[in-house]
Amino acid sequence: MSLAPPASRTLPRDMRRPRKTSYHHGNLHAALLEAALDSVRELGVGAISLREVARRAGVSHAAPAHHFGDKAGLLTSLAAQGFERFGASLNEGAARGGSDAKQRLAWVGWAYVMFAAEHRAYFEIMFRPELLHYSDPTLAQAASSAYQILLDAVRALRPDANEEEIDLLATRSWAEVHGLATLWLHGNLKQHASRADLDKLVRRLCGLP
Amino acid sequence: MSLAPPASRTLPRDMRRPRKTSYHHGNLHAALLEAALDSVRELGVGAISLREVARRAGVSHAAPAHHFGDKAGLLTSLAAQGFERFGASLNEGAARGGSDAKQRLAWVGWAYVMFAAEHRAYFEIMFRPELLHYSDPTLAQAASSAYQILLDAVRALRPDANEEEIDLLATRSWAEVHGLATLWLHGNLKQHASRADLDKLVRRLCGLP
DNA sequence: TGTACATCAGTGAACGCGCGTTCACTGATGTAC
DNA sequence: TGTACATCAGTGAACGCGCGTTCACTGATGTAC
Repeated sequence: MSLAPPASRTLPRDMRRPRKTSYHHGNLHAALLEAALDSVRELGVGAISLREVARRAGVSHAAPAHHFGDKAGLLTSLAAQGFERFGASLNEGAARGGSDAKQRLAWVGWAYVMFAAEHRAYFEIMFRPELLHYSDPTLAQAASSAYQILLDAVRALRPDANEEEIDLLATRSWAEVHGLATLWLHGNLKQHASRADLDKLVRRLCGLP
Repeated sequence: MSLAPPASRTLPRDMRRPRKTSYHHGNLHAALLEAALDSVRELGVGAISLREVARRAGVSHAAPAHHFGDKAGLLTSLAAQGFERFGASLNEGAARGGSDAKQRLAWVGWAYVMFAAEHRAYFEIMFRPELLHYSDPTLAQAASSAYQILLDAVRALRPDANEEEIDLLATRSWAEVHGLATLWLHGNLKQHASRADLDKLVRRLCGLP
């Protein structure tokens, strides 16, 4: 009776590692971020660890620290990437509202909630400052420009309002969509459990078709 | 040369242990919950551990498991206690609004946010189902009766509305106050950083004096 | 009033685990000559 | 075209740590007789 060789030996190196070379990965930075995102999605943000991320990326457990300094560094990079994509989603939302200021703000709000639902792993990390190097400039910049989109939409709606009124209205809008997002993510909106239900709910609350 | 006896021997037993008896604590259940609350307040919910709680309560590290079964059991008890106090706060809020339905809802919302600010350790645990035995009947009951307070306030405001309209309005109110609470707790409302600022902000948003 | 006993709250030693971080190293790559 | 070398991405062994859980135990308490 003949034993087959171990499975890993039957695979050419190229198929076990994403890149041609066995030692230098070539794109490990991005691969680690993706692995971390998968990890948060599947295991939750509480269970994330550098070693788990390394395992997923098929790389030694010390590699993530080599790239990101420490655990918070990895999560900070991930959160920054999340805020960038979040900003892009909010912009798409605003564009969807066309030139009507009210519609623009409503679609930005809708995009806010739907981003949280569709990219919950990003969203869960983005608003957990205790896990991040929160004053990291890239992160701060990405977070702030996402917020600017909401602020601009409010300003366009009330062109004559002073800064305090703008701040108040923006905070109310932000709180409402952020609350919806977190309540839904935590499973607290039992009447609107599916993503389609959430979509309908948000449209109705924002006065959208 | 004479050595002083070890410091712990100079203390009467009564001073090292909260209760008269050295073996049976007498009220360890409550003491562990209090220790857990302190622990969350000081170290954050991510750093909580049974051993840390035991340390604070001055008790062996196996005692918490003896009382609560496991870590989630301890947190579940704590969250249930939190929801009960939360419900009491919301009721006080409602009472503050007197017989005017609009005022009542507004004060309930205000109480919601202020509870989160004043009892952040409870609040942080109450809405983290992944840490809890979420279907524990005591917890479920406490959470649901707190929500009823909000729901009743909304119903009183719109006595002729159907269930769907009530649900929509309650969800909006809930999302707004919940969003305010979590954004403030995470340090995202930079313009309203102090608790007094938050108080003023919430009053203005809820249309309160 | 005293004795025997059941109960069960709390102990403490032991277990195995996964973690973050450090550090001397390996080996692929690109560049200078 | 070939050789020497600097760079630095990624390795893997080792460290010390705190954790949750288990389990045989101890000893205080209340009750039955």
